[in-house]
Amino acid sequence: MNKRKDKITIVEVAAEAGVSFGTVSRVINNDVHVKPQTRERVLETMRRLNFVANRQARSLAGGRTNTIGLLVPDLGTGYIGEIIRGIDAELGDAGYDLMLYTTHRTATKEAGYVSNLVQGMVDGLILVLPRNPSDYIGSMTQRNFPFVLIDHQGTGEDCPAIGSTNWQGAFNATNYLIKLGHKRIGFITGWLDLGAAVDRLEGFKAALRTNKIPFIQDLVYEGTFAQLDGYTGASRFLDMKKPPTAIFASNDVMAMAAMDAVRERGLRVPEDISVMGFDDIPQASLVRPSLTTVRQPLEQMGRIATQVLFDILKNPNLKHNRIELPTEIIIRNSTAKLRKA
Amino acid sequence: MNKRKDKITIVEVAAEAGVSFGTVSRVINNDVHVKPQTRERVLETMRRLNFVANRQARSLAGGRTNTIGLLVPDLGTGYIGEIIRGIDAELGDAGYDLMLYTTHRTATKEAGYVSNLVQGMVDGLILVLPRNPSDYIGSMTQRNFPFVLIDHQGTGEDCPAIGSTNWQGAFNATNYLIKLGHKRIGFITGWLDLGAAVDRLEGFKAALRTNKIPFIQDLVYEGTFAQLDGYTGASRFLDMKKPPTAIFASNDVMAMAAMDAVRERGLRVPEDISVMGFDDIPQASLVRPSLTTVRQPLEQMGRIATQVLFDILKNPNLKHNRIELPTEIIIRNSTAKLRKA
DNA sequence: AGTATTCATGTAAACGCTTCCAAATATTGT
DNA sequence: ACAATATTTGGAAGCGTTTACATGAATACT
Repeated sequence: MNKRKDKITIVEVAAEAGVSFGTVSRVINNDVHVKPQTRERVLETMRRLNFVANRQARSLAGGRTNTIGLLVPDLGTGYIGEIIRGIDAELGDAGYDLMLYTTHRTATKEAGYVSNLVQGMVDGLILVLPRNPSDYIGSMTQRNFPFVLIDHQGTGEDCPAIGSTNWQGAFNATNYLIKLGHKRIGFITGWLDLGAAVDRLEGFKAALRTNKIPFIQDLVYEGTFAQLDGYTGASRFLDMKKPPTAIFASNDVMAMAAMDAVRERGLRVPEDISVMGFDDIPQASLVRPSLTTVRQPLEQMGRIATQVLFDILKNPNLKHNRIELPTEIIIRNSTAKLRKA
Repeated sequence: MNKRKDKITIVEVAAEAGVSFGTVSRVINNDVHVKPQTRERVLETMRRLNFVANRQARSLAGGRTNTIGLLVPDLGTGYIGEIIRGIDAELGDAGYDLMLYTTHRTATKEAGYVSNLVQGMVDGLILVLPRNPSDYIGSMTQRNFPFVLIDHQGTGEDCPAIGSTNWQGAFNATNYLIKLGHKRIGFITGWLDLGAAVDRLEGFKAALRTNKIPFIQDLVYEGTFAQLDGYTGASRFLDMKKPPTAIFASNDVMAMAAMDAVRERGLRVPEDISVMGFDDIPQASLVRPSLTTVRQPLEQMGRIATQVLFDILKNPNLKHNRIELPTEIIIRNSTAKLRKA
């Protein structure tokens, strides 16, 4: 189609440098057995000729694609953006490329389709918050296809995954709110099909228990991590005869929406109601009041997931399990000491 | 490395189906010259064997990669997310894959590096809001490499680009605010190196002119499309002796931050100050008050950019210029009639 | 029926690289 | 100086496709 005749191949480089194309290939692949002097000459020639190795050919011959696939549900919230930043950085260092697949796109197809399709296209796959993880995991494990999960709490199966200490983070956050004097805390959950969401809820409950505060079912609103849930959940709480004095949402997006709901009722954050989130997406520090939240090291999660995937690629037999990165409470201005009514 | 010996190739399929591998290739490529009966048999065999054509080999042999590259500055705001949704949809239909490059990743390298690198990896490139467009454009035009720009107002060079009617959108929006009675309108610009940002500013000015409202330089805050600018800009306005009664931000992200700034001062949106944005990202309808904004058809822009790129791929000689999609005012709850003080 | 014409299929030669093996060259020890 | 060894290089054989060309079968025409 638009085939460039003037494309430069290793053969051209070899001719120019006065060596065989085999030697050029060795230089490209950093093979040890090349005389430094020869290597330099070849490198110089490559530079001069503006040579770029053809990825497809390398893949075809070498059996590797130097590309990894990333499967994400969507890109709307900045949450994924941070993770990608981490993956991207790691990938860049290793000379890998990133192929992006959105879950939506393959929603109609069965999960096996993805790993099937992806097989040969990418060397491995990173899945962020897959909606039906066990389907994927089964299919990929069976195929022995390298993959890593991000932010998914395995539902029993033992597979490489990167997450954070969701339980502990929620526990600490709740504790923090309680220390501020809050006893009635509204909790907005994430999508409870995901382990991470369940863990946050459990951490919340545990902190109540530890502090001998009774758990009230009505103060839990079941959300899905979507912005709207934050608004709806908070509204529900605020409409109660005895509304909570603090709202803890399972992610920042919902927390921000919760703040909106609070303000819409003429109440102030944090003076009247404290609001806390989870994730620490970039926006968290930019909204006003800035959001107190539980920081997940999203970028680092991306980095580590990539490193683990590389490990697996290098040694497919090594077993990797779940890695948990520590969460951390970031105190900003959306939470305050309970004011005596 | 992890080479699968059991990989199924067209040769296996051919043997199974009792045809030559050439025929299988023809079936894959929907070549007309295959007896329907044979085609069906081959397809059946492919299905049964779970065959997936090797992308690398196809690319190497065919000179195409069936992959397009997308170059984006970041993924934080949902703005890009919408565009990707459109691209993704179109790509899926055509059986193409998406390779994602972030500007940041190659920030250190010169722009030429990108097109160089990308050459051979992808058949074409879609650039969203490139920061130094002319570098790219020069390099790619020279290489005759297929590309499309999204949301970039050419700085003179004639190249395929998809944008929206920024001027008109800003003009209409400003007009709308004026019709509501606002005479002092604060305007927060985008990154003025981008044509889109300039156009929005110009549309704003033109509307003032049309309505015989004097333009006041102090009521323009120069931002960069970043959330923080919305906050800072709005704060600047609100600290004026005679603050504006409406704030028009050049994108939604800044508009939302502006609303935060307004509320932080104990003022209400829209009762005290009307706030208007630009883009209509998904969050715009979810914040409270929901944001009145100028809708850019982001997803459609992604779709059309992809289609144009396909066009160019099919016919490299055809000249494509800038396409402008209409913007549309979406009236929600962040704007209201000016209340007489 | 015999030949021209179309349609269906098989085959070989790329595509640009990696990798293995063998050959050439350099290095070391005696 | 010579063999033994280590280092460097050259070249062939793929990798799994596409595509141009050749062949064979079927159909249409005279």
